[in-house]
Amino acid sequence: MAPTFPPIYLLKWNLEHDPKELHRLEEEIDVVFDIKEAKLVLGKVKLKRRAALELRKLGLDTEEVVTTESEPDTDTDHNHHEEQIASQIVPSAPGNPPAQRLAISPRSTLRPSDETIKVLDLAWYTGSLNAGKLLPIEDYLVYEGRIKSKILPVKPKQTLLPAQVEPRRQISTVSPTQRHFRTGPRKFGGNSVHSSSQPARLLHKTTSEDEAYAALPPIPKYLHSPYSCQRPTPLHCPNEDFLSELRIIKQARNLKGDEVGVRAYSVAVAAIASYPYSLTSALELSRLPGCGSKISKLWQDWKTLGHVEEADEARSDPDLQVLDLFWKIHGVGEASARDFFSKGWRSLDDIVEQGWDRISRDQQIGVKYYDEFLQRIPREEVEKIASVILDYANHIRDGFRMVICGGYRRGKPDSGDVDVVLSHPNENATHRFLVELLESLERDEYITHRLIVSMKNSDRGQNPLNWKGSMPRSRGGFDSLDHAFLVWQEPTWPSKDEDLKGNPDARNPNVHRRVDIIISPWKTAGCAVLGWSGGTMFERDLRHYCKQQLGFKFDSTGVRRQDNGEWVDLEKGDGDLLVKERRVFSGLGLEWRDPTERCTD
DNA sequence: AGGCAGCGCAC
DNA sequence: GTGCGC
DNA sequence: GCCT
Repeated sequence: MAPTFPPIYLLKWNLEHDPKELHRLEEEIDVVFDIKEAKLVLGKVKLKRRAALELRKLGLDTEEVVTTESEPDTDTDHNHHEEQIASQIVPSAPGNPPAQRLAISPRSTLRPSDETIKVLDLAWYTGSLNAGKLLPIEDYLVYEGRIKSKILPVKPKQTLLPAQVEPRRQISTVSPTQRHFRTGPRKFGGNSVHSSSQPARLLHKTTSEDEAYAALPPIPKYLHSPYSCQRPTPLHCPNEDFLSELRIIKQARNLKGDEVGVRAYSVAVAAIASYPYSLTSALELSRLPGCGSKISKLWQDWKTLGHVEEADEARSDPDLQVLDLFWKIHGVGEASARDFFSKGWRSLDDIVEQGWDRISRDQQIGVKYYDEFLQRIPREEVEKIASVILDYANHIRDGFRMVICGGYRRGKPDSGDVDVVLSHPNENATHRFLVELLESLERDEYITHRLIVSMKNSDRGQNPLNWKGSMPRSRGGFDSLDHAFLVWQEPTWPSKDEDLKGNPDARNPNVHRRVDIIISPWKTAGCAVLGWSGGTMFERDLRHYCKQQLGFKFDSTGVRRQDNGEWVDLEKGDGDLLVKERRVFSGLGLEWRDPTERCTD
C-alpha cells in the first residue's frame, strides 16, 4: 500500500528545466502550492545554502538549525507567527506507519521560535514509495531552518515553462530546413527521480502548431530564464545583423524619449544575443524571453524584405542624426540633446558659438574632447593606464589588488573608457585612499580633469562624521565605495623634450581618455568587481533578480536585505578579488558566468 | 493594470 | 526635482 | 514592449 504523505511543498529549483517531470511530480505527489500549508519541503537540492535560498525566495527567512541536540534557546528573537510550519512532521492522514518518529528532537514547548522547516531530498519520496512506507527522514535531510521572519511579499514567480508560450498568430513559418542540434546531451540533472510509478503521458494533443514548435531547435535551458544574469551572453552571436537593426531602433527610441521602448528593445537584444543558433523563423524567435509579437514581426520583415522599416527611417532621419550627434557628447543625454535641438542648434559649432555658457561643465569637457572620447581605447592602452594606476596605488600603500573591469573584461577588442576596481585586504588601507591616489596622479599630470569624485565611504574633507546619519544599515562597515571619474592623458610622448625646446607650450598629442577608478573596501570587493564588469542588462537583471527572487538589494557596494537593510556577507574567507566575485555568484544562487559571457548590450 | 535597477553627483 | 553616467 |  502506498504510504500517505504529509502535505508537501515541491521546490521547483533544478526541476524547472524539465517541466514535464515537474508536472508529473506535482500531480503524483499531492503537493500544496502554498508553502505555509506544507509540513515538508522536497526538492532536488543537495546544498544547505541552496535550500535556504529557495526558502527565501518563497518568503521564508531561515537560519540553519544545527541538528545536534536541541540548541540552547538563546533565541530571543520573537517571531510570533501563530500558524507556521510545525517542527514536527505530522502525517496529514491516518494510516501512516506509527513508528515513524520523524521529528528529530523532541520538543515539548511549542514556542514559535522552535518552528523549523525541513527540506528533504526528493529521493526520500521515491524511496518511501518503493518501500511502501515513509522512510525516516534523517538520511535525506538537506536543511533544517528556523524561521527568523517572514519576508515581505517575495513573489514565487518565474515558472519557466517553454510549453506555456502561447502560439502566436500565423507568421508564415519558414520551414526550418536547417535543423539545429544542441551541442551537448540534454541534461535532466542526472540523478533525476525517474518515473517510478507513473508512465509519461502525452501532455499535448499534437496540432500543427505544436508540430511547428516541436520542429524547432530546443531552447537552451538558460534561455528559459528571463534574467540575463543567468545566461551566458557572449560578445558575438549568430544573429548579429538582426541585432544591429534592433539596436538602431532602440537608439531611435532613446532619442525620442521613449524609455519604455528602450527597455523593451534592450531586453530583446540581450535575449537574442544569448541565443546560440541562427534564427530561422519568427516562431522560433518568439519563444525567447522579451521577444513578443512586435520583435517577431520585425524579424520577419527583416528576413523577407531584407530590411526593417523603423530602422531605415531612423537612419535616414536628419533630425535624429543631429540628436545622436549631441547625445554622444559626454554629459548630454536624451533630454539635453532635444533641448539643444529645440534651441535651433544643429552642430557642435552651434553649441560652442551660441550656448557655451549655458551648458554644464561636464558638457563643456564633453564638447572639447568630443572626437577624442569617441575614439576607442585598444586593450593594450587600457592595460597601460591600469598599470600606472596600480603602481601609484602601491607606491602609496603596498598590497593593492586590481581588476580591470568594464568592456575590457568582457573581452572587447577596444573600450570606450577604462574601469578599474582597486581594493586592499587591509580594511584600513582603502579608507581615505582615493584622495591621495588622485593627488599623486595629478602631481605627475596624468589627470587633466575630475568629472566626479564620490567619497561616501571615506572622510570627505573637513567633516569626518558627516555621513554617519546614513550608516545604520551597514553595521561596522563602510557604506559605500569611493569612485572617481576622470579625464586621463598620458603625460609623455616620444618627442616631448624636443618639442618643448622649440615651443614651451607644445601640445601633448596623446588622446584624452575617460577613466573610472573605484576603491572598494575589501569585504565587498567581489560585489564591486561584479557590479562594474557586466553589460547594462546584465547588471540590471542582477539587481532585479536579487530583489524579486531573494529579497536582497544588490549593488557594487554590497548585498543587503531589502526589509531591514542589514548587510549580507557573501564574501567571507580568504581569496583574491576574483574568488570573492565567485562567492557572490554562488551566494546569490547564481551559476558562475565568465565576464566574457556578460555581453548583454 | 502596474512595473520596468538603482545610486550619487551636478545643476 | 531632473538629468546624467554607470 | 513585454511580463505577471
